[in-house]
Amino acid sequence: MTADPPRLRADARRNVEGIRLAALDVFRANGLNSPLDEVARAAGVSKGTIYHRFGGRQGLIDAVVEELVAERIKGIITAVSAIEDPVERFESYLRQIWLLQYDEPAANDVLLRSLPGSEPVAALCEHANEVAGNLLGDAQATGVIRDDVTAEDVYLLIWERGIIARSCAQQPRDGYRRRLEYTLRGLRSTAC
Amino acid sequence: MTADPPRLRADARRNVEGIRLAALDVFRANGLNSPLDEVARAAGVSKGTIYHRFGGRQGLIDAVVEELVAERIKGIITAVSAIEDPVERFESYLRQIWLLQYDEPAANDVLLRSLPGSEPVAALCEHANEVAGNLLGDAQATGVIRDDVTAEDVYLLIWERGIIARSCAQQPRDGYRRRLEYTLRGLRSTAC
DNA sequence: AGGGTTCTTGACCATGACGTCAAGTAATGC
DNA sequence: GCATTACTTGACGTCATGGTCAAGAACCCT
Repeated sequence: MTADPPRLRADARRNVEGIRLAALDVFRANGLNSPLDEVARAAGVSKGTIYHRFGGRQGLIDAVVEELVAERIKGIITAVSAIEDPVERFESYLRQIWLLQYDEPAANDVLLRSLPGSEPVAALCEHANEVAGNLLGDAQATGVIRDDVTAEDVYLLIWERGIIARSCAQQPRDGYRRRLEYTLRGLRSTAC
Repeated sequence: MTADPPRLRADARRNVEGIRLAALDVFRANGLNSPLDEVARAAGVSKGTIYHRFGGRQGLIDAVVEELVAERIKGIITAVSAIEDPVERFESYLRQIWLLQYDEPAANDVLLRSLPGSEPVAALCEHANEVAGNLLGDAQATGVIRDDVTAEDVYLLIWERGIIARSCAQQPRDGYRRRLEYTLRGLRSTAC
């Protein structure tokens, strides 16, 4: 069953790992659309090697996306599901996702689905959305969150943050956080 | 004093006007960063003519920005200043600017200052900001708008909408408007 | 009508990215 | 240690954009 073992040569193994690490660095800094030449340079290999080893950008992303963002998104989902209060749970989820988007440009490329090809990415995205929908429903049941907010609204709120975070790395983090609270406040029912 | 009259030749005058019109169309549809080749094609001239007549993108923008967005922004400012209630005035201003951004991608290129060179654009932008700051102050004085909102927050709220509107032309207008109201609600004081 | 001037053209260069592949280089197994 | 195979390289082709300019076309005046 373990039909994998065409075992790579030593230099190839070294390069695969080096490229993975370089890709993590570069993608973290500039998102998943960074030029592959840059990754190659950072890894000390030539561009051709990346294509040879990973088949192109898509394959390279698949190889790092787990470590880059999937784990963090899953971590957020796990963390908030331990919260008792449905409203707090919902708001905490949004807060954390929004901050992840600020801190990790690559997360946006995942959440914005700007990479149609990657299967694991699509699945993760799907899952996160479903979770968000459930959190919203629970929070609305308490009456604290407006009931005209839809799951799509939540998706778009995240999507919007992604666009924004991607377009400006310079916005100070504090102000960004403060404004997130305004947005959350706007989702609450008007009847105090 | 009127030292202008090196009077253009007939074909040149025709082209200048044709290019202006084409630029209005193309810029309206795709923003101020549209390829100049596209403008040229729409005007039925060659790219070189645009460079020759307007000196490049910057000059072309200067030639159309007034008609394209300046008038509309000024119109909004005039319209809201007739509103009595300071809160309504402030919120109405934001609503209208946000809708302008939705309807006119080019407005964003102005408001986002993505065109460092253009002097009239910069002035307009400056002025709009100042107005927004005043409207905010008046609205806060009533106690209805949170007093921790800063003029920069307002600038950024507009900026953010610009980024968003620019990135997705497909968002249905109704949903967009509805979500604007959430945002406005988030700026009101929590003490109902 | 035709000569002198103004204007336009589109081929051209440059940049920066993606992706490919023949030829050269390095590890491995014997 | 050397032949064989796996691996890497970097120059090359391509595309899309911004911008330039010599040569040819259009206009205007007399």
